[in-house]
Amino acid sequence: MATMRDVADLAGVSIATVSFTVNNTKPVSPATRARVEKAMDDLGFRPNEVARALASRRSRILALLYPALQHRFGDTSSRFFTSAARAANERGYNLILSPVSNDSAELGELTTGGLVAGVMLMEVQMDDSRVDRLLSSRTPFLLIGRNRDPSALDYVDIDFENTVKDSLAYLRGLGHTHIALVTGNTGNSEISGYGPVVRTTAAFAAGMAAAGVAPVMVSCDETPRAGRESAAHLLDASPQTTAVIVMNEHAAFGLVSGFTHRGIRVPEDMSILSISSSPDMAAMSDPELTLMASPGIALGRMAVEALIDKLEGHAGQLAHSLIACTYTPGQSTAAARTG
Amino acid sequence: MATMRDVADLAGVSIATVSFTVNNTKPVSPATRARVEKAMDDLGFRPNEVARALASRRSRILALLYPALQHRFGDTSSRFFTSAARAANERGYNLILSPVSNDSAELGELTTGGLVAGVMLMEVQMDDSRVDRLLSSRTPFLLIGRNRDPSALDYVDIDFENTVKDSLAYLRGLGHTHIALVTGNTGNSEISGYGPVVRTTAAFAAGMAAAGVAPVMVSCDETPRAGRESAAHLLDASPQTTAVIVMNEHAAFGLVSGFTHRGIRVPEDMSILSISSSPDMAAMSDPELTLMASPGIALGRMAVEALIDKLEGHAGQLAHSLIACTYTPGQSTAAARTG
DNA sequence: TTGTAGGCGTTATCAT
DNA sequence: ATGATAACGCCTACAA
Repeated sequence: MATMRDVADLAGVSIATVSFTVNNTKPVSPATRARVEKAMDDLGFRPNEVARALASRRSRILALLYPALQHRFGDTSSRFFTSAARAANERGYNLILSPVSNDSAELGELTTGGLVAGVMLMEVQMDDSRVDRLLSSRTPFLLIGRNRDPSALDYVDIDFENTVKDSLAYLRGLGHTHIALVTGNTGNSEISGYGPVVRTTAAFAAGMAAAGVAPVMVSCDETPRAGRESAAHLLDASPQTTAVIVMNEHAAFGLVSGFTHRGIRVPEDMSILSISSSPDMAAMSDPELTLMASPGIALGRMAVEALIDKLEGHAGQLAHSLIACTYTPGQSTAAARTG
Repeated sequence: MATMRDVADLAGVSIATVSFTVNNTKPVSPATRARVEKAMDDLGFRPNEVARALASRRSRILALLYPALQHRFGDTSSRFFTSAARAANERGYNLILSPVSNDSAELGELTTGGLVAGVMLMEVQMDDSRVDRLLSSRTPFLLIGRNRDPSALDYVDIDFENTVKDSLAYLRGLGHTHIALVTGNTGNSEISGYGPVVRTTAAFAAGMAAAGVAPVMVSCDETPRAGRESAAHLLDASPQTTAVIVMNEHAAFGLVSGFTHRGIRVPEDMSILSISSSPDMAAMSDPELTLMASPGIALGRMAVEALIDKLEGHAGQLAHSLIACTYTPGQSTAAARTG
């Protein structure tokens, strides 16, 4: 309830001086600074964020834009959310959660209202009209993910290329040669435009080609049932397979049970490596899934740090951050059977 | 970029008239209203939310307060988040995500900044100091959950009492008599103060007493491993048990595998009913868990609706909303074996 | 180093 | 039904 006016009066200085000491925006003598600060906590003064935003034409609010139709989020996303919110708070910012439909209509209301200082866009598609809208809205923004050509944009993303490379190296180290890849459909059929799948399949194909083995790739819905069907399909179509990399949290469970029901033991007969999933998820499987854990927490923090740096000017250059998934031991991989 | 000033000039009216037509706050003749509205979309005018909030002393921002230490959220929570955000948007509000530590220090910064119009508090404890802080901060708020005596407060919560009642009725309908309850620890040991567990165990004990059967209750960590151990414990300590109600998503998986590893088939020999969990989670088990699904989406919407109603005056009375979990078929329950 | 004063873009009160 | 015009609480040249 106390305003700068009150603080100024109590400290016997001008309202401007209070502003200067609060924001360190101009030098203030130690003596008056002390008086002002005393007055402030005598009154329990807190600067009014709204007035501050109006006067400075810059709010301290960040918006996290996610697809409106999406009603559930995996561990990775929810970790990203909370990590981003926390990082924002630490820098004195607030994070608002904004569902936006893909037609990107609501984008205008957000970026024009003057409420939001900067925006983070989740689930970026390879060709994403929302990016164009943001560009022309002049609102500072950052991508969580990459569109087809993000070279001139700020982004943070999972390093799918290196994650696949690491995964292949790990499995080959166990003696596996015939490795399959199972990915997810992207709900909206636009599978050809979903970055994570595009980049992962490309990296996988390249990695297999380098070893002179034909790449076996399957995609299925994000359900355990679909995973079970994929297991059956793999056994029939590519019986020489001894290991599978799966980027599809929910289907991973189905793979395990699908193989098991067919008499294929995991991991003795078949190794399964779940990539871009979370420890909690992996722990729920029996046997526990060996995992390349997606860096949700790190990404959340990096995203807001980079965006705030940009907003405040100490940006330097574009943010182009890629973080690979990290190996996390489990019970679903083992050495390939010899012979 | 266009302001009310610009709109007023273009329409040839005063700035006040523009405000009146935008907010329907005073009668405006159809003629001028038309001119103003044309001017508005000729200019692509959007009222500045920040200025609006400052002048009216009321922002359109809601804060969702959740425990800062919590880094992962289950399906239920994330559904609650997104549902709340969407409902807020539909009413023209924004939702900010605010991690607050239990010592409730950051609460002041939020409620005093003038940025937030109202607050929703998650994970309410039976005795929760944050509630007292909110009370004395004079910020309108609503509880997600209930403290020990919420009669004078606004809240929405899961109806644990009826959920347990429905669960017992369902299992008894299948012929089960010796039913056990497995709950979770609340991480922070304060189990005696965690509302959901307190209310569920109380309802369970009462329901069993009514049937003249001694209640068997176990609590364990929220991990599959702990669930496996609980299964073993139950078999040893209460061998007559034929069904278990589990309110512990992660442990539920362990229960299934724990029983299975001991040669007890699910559901033929042992029925398992997971309560206050989500369909996605239940579907990941093999066999799929029979479920009492927690109403995350409904709660999220009701919470913000009630809070906004309160903020805008059309509140009527205190919000005291309880929603029971809804039965969702699965493969983990079956008729009790006779003999 | 500190003070003065004119906004920032609305809302809301009084007039007309 | 419409128009002036103070607030709202703070920021920021510009002065002193």
